[in-house]
Amino acid sequence: MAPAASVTLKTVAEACGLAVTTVSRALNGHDDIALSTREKVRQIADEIGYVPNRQGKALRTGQTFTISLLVPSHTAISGYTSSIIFSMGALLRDEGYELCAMPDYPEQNDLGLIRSIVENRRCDGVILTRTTPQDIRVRYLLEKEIPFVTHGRTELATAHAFVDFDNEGFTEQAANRLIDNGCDCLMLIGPPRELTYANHMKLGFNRAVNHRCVEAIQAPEGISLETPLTMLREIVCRLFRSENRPDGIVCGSELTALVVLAAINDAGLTPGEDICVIAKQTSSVLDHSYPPIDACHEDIDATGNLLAKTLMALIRREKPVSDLTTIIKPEFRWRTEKSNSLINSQLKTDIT
Amino acid sequence: MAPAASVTLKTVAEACGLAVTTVSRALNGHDDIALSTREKVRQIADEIGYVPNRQGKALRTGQTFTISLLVPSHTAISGYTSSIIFSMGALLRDEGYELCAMPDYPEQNDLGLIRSIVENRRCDGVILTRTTPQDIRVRYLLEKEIPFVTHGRTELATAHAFVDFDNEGFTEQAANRLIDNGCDCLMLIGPPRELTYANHMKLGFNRAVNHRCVEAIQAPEGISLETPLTMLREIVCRLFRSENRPDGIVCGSELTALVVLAAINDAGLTPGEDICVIAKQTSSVLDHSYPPIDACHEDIDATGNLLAKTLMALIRREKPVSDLTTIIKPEFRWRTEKSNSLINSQLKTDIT
DNA sequence: ATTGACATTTGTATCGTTACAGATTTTAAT
DNA sequence: ATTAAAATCTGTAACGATACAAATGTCAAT
Repeated sequence: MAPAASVTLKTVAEACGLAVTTVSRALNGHDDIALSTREKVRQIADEIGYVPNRQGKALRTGQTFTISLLVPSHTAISGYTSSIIFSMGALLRDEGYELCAMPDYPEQNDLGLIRSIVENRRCDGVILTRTTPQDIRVRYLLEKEIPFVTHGRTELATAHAFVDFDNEGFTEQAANRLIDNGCDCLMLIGPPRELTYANHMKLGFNRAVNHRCVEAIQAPEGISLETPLTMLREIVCRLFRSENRPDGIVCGSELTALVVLAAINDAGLTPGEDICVIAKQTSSVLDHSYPPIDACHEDIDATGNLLAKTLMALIRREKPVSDLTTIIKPEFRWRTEKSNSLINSQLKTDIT
Repeated sequence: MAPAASVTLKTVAEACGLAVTTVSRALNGHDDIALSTREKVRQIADEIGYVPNRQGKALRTGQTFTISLLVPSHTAISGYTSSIIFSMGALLRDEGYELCAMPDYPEQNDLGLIRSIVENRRCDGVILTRTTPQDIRVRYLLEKEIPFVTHGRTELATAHAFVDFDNEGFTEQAANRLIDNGCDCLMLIGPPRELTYANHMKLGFNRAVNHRCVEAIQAPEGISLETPLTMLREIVCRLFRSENRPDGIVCGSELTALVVLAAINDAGLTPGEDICVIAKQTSSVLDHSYPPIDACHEDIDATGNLLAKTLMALIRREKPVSDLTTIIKPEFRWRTEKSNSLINSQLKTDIT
């Protein structure tokens, strides 16, 4: 039963009494091989357990049928990474591609991993996340003409395929909601400045604040969605104990929101009364926060699917790049009671 | 500046005026090439931007310098996946290997991905998680003599390298703690039955319950660490509202614990008073739960490092397999007040 | 000058696959 | 029967790298 050390095309060719080329073409379904031959070869190949060798194939054709996902080291703890791996992976598999997620450590050398991936011809396409306005990885891939899609936008002159969330809409609506609920001093906790969507979040937030003429407080120095949670909690708690504290907070992530709730309690205040919180969530964890808070859901599974579809369309040149950009509209889930009028009915089920 | 379409050994050889073989051996540092030649070749290769082609190398040598991590689709939401990717990836990179995480969908065909990885010679070693007692993936890898390490044990006769957490010790100590705090009817929420550590958790839990002569309740049908959170919350809440409810719960994961807290509130009870919860945590999220609960920390970063080190030792045949097994002792963090005597001083800092 | 020992360098074959051009067989039309 | 066209099959070279054996060059000792 155990297959021999190595079953190659040659082995199959001998078993069939045909030339290696014939077997290759038969297995690849070329129609200059008689149908009967194709069937016979297929059957014998299966019998003796032939599996094509990817290295050999890739060396000759240049195609690897592999897609690389660069996983930046900042997204730990949250379920973002696994969600995106699974949603993309499933779709890609159906298309005959394998997904390969590789850890990227940008602190060492910004182009390090991406160069190695491209130069080693490891894959036929790349997915990037955590884009910056002048992302050098994007520039590199554009220059090398490697098919790629980003989760998030850049501000580069050359167009490229992307899927993004409407973070500007999220912060604007979130801030408006807080103001509707009576808050008049808001604070935004967004991602590190260098990321493109930091600016999107700021724009939406500021628009609401300016239109409605309420106060806004700058988040303390060094505070972002990627601040270590314990540090975040301490610094935010200190702010909450001070004179000049916000009474409404827009959080760009669910973990931040959970920690802000903890900090409100630490400061001896009541969440939802003294300070209201509204957050963006990307998993179902926040559905179970105590107390419940309003949130806006970014569906990472849907995003992953779309990233994969977009990349496939790009690789197959089905559409021009200009048609391969998507901005996903926010969907809110109101869980607090003050404004019952706005209940969103389209709740998604758990991600498990 | 832009490197030509493809810089191969041949290109470098022509630029140096040497044979391809010489260049190959020079770049690989063989000492039958004159030192001066080696230096010159190295310099010229760098100048014209030569990068060895992995496909060609792998085809000839059989070595890929890639390690595959199978990511089972059940661990979504939690930060487990990203933590293990980063901790392993960093160490492997220092050893000259690249980590490639691939999504596995066991519901389709249990051997599907692993077979494809092995047959395509994608990697030099494999890391598996979520082991079962008779894990067919482990059996397959043993049969094929592929180097691999598992996170979690099996019950197979043939020894293999693994890193595991002492889940038995965790549940026993956790149950004892609850009993010390006055609980007399305990419940365990563990992983799905089929996983090896489900039994470990049960053993430790039962030992404490039996030794201390308290009652124990079976978790409701279909409830495990992998139950969708909303469903978990509803079912557990129903139990908490019933006559025969537990007053102490041992949770195998932090997300479960957060949802159990929510369910306790839903049932109109007070966490820490009516029902005590103690959990295993693998990230810092639970540090910020409300109310704070006792927990036991499984350090996934350390685990990932150890998995990587173990695999390297295996690949390099530095040690016999029997020396490549580790069971990590649990470390508790007491956050509730009832038993202040047991304060663990060795707290780890945030994973970010 | 000759020899042998040693240090360097090189040509050829090969890993498993497919592209390409050519060879063979079959079929249909005269 | 003859021929051209179509259908089918095959040999050789190549993708980029390394293993191996053989070839060349260098040097000291005779």
